[in-house]
Amino acid sequence: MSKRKNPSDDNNLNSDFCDFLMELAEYEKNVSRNVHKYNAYRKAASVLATHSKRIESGDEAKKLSGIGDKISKKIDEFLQTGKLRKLENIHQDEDAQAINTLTRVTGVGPVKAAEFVRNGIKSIEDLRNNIDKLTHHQTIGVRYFEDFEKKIPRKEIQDIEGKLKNLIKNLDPEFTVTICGSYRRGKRESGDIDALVTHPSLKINEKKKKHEAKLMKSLVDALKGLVTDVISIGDTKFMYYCAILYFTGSDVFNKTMRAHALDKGFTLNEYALRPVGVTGVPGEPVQISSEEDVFDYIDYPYKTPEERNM
DNA sequence: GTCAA
DNA sequence: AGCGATGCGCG
DNA sequence: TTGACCGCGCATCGCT
Repeated sequence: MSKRKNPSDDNNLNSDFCDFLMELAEYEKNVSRNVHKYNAYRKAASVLATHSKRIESGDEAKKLSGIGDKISKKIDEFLQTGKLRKLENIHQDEDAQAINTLTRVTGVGPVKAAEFVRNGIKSIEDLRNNIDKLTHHQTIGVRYFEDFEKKIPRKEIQDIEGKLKNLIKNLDPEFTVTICGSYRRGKRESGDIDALVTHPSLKINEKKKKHEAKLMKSLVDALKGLVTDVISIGDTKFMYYCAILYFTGSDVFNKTMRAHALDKGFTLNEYALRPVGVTGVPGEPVQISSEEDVFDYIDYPYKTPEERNM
């Protein structure tokens, strides 16, 4: 549920470049509705953030994968003038700014945001005055707008992890809980909490499921902003490791890994790793009994959760 | 916007 | 009621 | 120069 991104983190020598690239990314996604440019800008920001040397020129940046002619020139312009004309223009475009703002509400995407602005609804305040025009999802989005943009300290997640495990243990001691996401990757704070809940028995009766859902819901209400995904389907043993891999992320890591899987003739999702036949039709899932198994099958060097922060 | 076919 | 298309979100 | 750019679930909406 976290909409925030930050390749412009800690010891990043190129964070100023990353900042304007991320801003351009947001613009392309939210206003231009071009998700591919959005991803291109984010990839460029990511590669610059990882780069251990301060970039001194556009030409130098261009050597990095993901940076081409246009971004190279933008870097030159930024180095010379300290800003980008393109970005300055965007700042002055009030509708574009309004669309960007509305998009920060979960449940409001580029299309809905543009429609709101067209109808004169241009701020969070305006949204709150028009609750009747919102879906259930968007209503929650405005209600907790400020909360959702806050980061959650690791310590706080540890507390919640303890409470969650206690509650679920009382429900049925055979449940296991794993907090995935950036928490599992060792981050000091996270945008949300991803809890993967499994049960050793293949069958979970319906009543228990509902009871569990209720429990989760009350927990969410009580803690304001705890977001959970519950996976409980037949082949759990089998799916579990693909799920934990997926929920641990990061998103860039997942994309990279899935792309690599395709190279090696497999398709990977959160449920299974399957070979892809010459016809392009995925075959039967491969038996997986650990996270490492997935890496092995697609011939990808194993990375610990902490090494998946990409 | 970038890369590769 | 049932369907597919679209929008939005998750990692 | 042109096409691809992960993979999928859920809510919503319009059409039949």
